[in-house]
Amino acid sequence: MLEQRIDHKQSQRRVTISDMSAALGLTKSTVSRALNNYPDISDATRLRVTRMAEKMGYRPLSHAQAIRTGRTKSLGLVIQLSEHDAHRPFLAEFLAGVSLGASDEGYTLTVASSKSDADTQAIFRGMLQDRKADGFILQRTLRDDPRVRLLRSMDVPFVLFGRTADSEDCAWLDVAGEDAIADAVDHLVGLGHKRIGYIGGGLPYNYSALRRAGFEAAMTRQGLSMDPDIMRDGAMTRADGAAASADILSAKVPPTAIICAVDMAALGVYQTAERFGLTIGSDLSILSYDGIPEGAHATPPLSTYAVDFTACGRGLSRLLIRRISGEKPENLRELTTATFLDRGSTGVPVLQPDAVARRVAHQPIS
Amino acid sequence: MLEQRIDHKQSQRRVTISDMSAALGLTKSTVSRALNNYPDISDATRLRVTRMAEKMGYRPLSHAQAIRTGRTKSLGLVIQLSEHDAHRPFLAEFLAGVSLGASDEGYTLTVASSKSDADTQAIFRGMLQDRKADGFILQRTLRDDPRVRLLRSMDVPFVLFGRTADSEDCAWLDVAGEDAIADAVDHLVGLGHKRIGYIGGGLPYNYSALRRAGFEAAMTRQGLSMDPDIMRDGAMTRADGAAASADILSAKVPPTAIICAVDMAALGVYQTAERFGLTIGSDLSILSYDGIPEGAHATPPLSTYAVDFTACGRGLSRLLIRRISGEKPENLRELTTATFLDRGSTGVPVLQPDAVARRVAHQPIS
DNA sequence: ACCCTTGCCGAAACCGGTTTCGGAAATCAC
DNA sequence: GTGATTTCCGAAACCGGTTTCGGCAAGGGT
Repeated sequence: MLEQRIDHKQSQRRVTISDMSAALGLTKSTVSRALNNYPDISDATRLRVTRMAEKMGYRPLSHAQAIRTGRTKSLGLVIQLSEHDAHRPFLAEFLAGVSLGASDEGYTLTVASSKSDADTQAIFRGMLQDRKADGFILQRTLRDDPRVRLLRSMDVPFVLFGRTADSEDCAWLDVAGEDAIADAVDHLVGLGHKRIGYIGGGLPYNYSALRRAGFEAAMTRQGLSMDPDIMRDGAMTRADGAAASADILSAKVPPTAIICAVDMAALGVYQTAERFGLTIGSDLSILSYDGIPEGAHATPPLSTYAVDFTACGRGLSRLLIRRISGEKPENLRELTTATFLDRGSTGVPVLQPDAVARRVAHQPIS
Repeated sequence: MLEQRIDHKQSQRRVTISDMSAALGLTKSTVSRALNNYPDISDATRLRVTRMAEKMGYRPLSHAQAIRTGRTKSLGLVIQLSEHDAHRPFLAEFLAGVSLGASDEGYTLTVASSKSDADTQAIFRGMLQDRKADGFILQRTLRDDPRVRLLRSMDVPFVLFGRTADSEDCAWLDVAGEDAIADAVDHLVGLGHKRIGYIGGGLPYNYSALRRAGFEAAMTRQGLSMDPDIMRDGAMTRADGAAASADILSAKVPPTAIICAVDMAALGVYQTAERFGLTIGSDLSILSYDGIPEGAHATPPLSTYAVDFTACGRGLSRLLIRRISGEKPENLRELTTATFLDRGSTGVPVLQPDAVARRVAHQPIS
């Protein structure tokens, strides 16, 4: 009667290691060591134990393990509230990927959010002390990232989404944004563009440097000159992109195409282009990077190099788990590529730079 | 030497309950009961213990507590991958709110994601068995929600973001969307609109019914007739909104204003309006609900009733924690309101319905 | 035949807490 | 002043695992 009520309430009692040892006629300690691959357990016994575990559906309670081992089977993710607009649109997919990758391996994902850098450090410390996470995933790494310094000094496993300046002993997963941007240059040159502007991302972010480097490398390779007048950095939001492009298009010799390091900035360019009466895809070509859904619904749809953030998240979880398991960081690196979505914001140049300049000059500055 | 290395590595050893009992000259059990407000501890001792805990910075290790009490001090959030576009934009803010609310009370947030309904149920079960969560936050509740049924039957604490058809013994937090939509009607009537269309959200979602009810109530109150020809339901994405509005605007007597239950759908109406050559804010007024950032950057900016999702998330965490602590669900309900953002997609009607109809008729169906 | 390994498992301590139980001292009733 | 309650704390078991240690039996060497 009572048992039934209890049984009803917590649905199903967990199988404990004692249940296992009773069923097998072994001691708890033997069962535990068998499952943890201790060398002093015979293969026969180990097999018997794993079989029984399978049969009885035994899974060690991670909390119980945690108090002895210090490891919890959970990954930590700290999202910074101040994160720029540019990173927000794909948080959902990224998060989905991370959590799927974690649960695939029997890990869970613990999420915290912080308001500032100092806050982030405190959260790391707190989560570690409380053993809420065995390691961390760091997104959007900076060139010189304080988080990396902290975790490294505490000897805590972590994995970076995005390389950093000094990735020496770090595990990371990244997308070759530099290659994508270089490809963008080639694509535009193929269409006949010779004067190409560039709007880069926030300089603290490491990817900004990489993408810009990709741009410069491709431009030189193509034998095209680069003019600081039509290159800007630090554009993360729509407003940034609008401002930067207004600047660039007002140059003495404006570009016929602009490459943006970040989709969000590219959408800002749309605003400016409209203001200047420039038709995107003909008067002005735009090529960008990220693949946010919004870009598909702009007019014309934004051509961009899209990143599969779900896949990235999944990969990061896997890498981190392997790192936690003790693998060397050197073996835990993955460089993926973005896929080009040719959606319609580029075309052969119908205007020469001087014609663009005249258009711009005739528009109200508003 | 060795100690130093250890100290260096795990930064700082935790203060355990044994440290406390040693420092106080009491037994572990007394310390524990003092902190857990057992009645058989004298006030004097309790005070001494709490003071010392403060001084030494003692916090019980939740994993250790978990294996005895079954409670972990963590909240569960399962995000469904299939979730519509309409819900994605504010996941970031919502998540931030939830995690902040959790950590404010010393709880952590465990996030999992699922691909299907069945998946979700399995995840609930798994997380409960593994004691990974003491309770759950359910977002975007359906009118008849299987998650509610499951958790209720398992007697697990949970809190709803959005009321559901049968919220009897549920704790919930919601935004009075029906009031907002009703206010939208009043606002448009105040501008002189008499023929107002409505594009509702996905019918399974409970809020869709509420918002529609708000629309209908306000329309009747204003003495305006409702015409099924200019009312649609189930629009969650931009595409849905575009299709629904094309339908509505092609009616015999099209509306001069449209109210959308969801911002995303409203952005679809923008596409249709452009296609039909209707200027938003004069030829056609649009009023919507949600407050996604994208709306602010549409042309013209979308007027909408914005929800503070961070605040909602925070509130939900708080409610859930109180629920876990044993409070009755009846006392755990909060109804907040959306705030009107008058951004520019409405205006006095410059066209009569028949004029709108003529415009529409002259446009290519493309 | 003897000693020394080696392989393999059980016993017991331990991790950091919670909870039950029992009993000593203090308070109360009369 | 005695017995019956309370009040309050310590002792010990317990939760579900991990890990150290020790020892028995089988195998190897000579």
